[in-house]
Amino acid sequence: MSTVFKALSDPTRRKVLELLRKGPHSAGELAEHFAVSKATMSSHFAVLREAGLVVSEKDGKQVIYHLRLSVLEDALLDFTRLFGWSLAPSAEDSPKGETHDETR
Amino acid sequence: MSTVFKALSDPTRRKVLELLRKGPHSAGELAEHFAVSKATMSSHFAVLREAGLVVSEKDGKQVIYHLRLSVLEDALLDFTRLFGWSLAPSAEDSPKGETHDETR
DNA sequence: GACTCGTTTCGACGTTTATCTAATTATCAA
DNA sequence: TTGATAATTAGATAAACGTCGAAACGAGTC
Repeated sequence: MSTVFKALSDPTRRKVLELLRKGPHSAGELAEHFAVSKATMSSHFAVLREAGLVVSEKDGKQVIYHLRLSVLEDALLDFTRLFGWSLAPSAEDSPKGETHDETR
Repeated sequence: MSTVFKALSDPTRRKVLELLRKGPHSAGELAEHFAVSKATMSSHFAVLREAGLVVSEKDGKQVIYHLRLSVLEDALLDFTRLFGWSLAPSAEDSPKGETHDETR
């Protein structure tokens, strides 16, 4: 849980997650949205990967990142429960069908 | 928002928040639950205070900390909305509509 | 093979974090 | 005023962080 919140504590990483919500993207595509070096982005990806929030897949020269919504949801769910809140996927778009696919 | 997630990324601080959920507590009372020095706890309190998650009040020799549920809720709400989720407070009265201004 | 492209790894650097002990401030009680 | 108690501040240190440029790696292409 700490690693998830840590990952979430950086605006760049939150934005990456947000971009990934629209579907898988390559490292390069994601990096285009930010004014930092590729090396820096790569290190952000590593943080997200270690938190389990994304998974990467090699495709030729590229590395494709996928969001793992379920991990994010579980972490938030565990936490919000402590405060008597309920977190629910509000019925709507799960772009590119990556809703509750468990592949660890 | 970053400061909130940053504050949440430490287990000690999350536990403090959880303890505070049961009502206001003094710095000393809170510190009793952890195996670190008072000075360290004081610094954790400062992080929580700067994130707006708690407020402190002087009472004689003691300093009483209060949880500001609304700030936590707002941050989580803003974030979860990005992912199409809904966060619902179950029963808690969100006291005082003040919105802590934070922009980092 | 040699070359290029996309990405990650490798140092390096300055900043921030978590932690400690010691010192300080503020308050209350004799 | 002296002493005890509660909490914060000061100063130190080791580890982690965010960042970079440069080098290295892996997969295609020539």
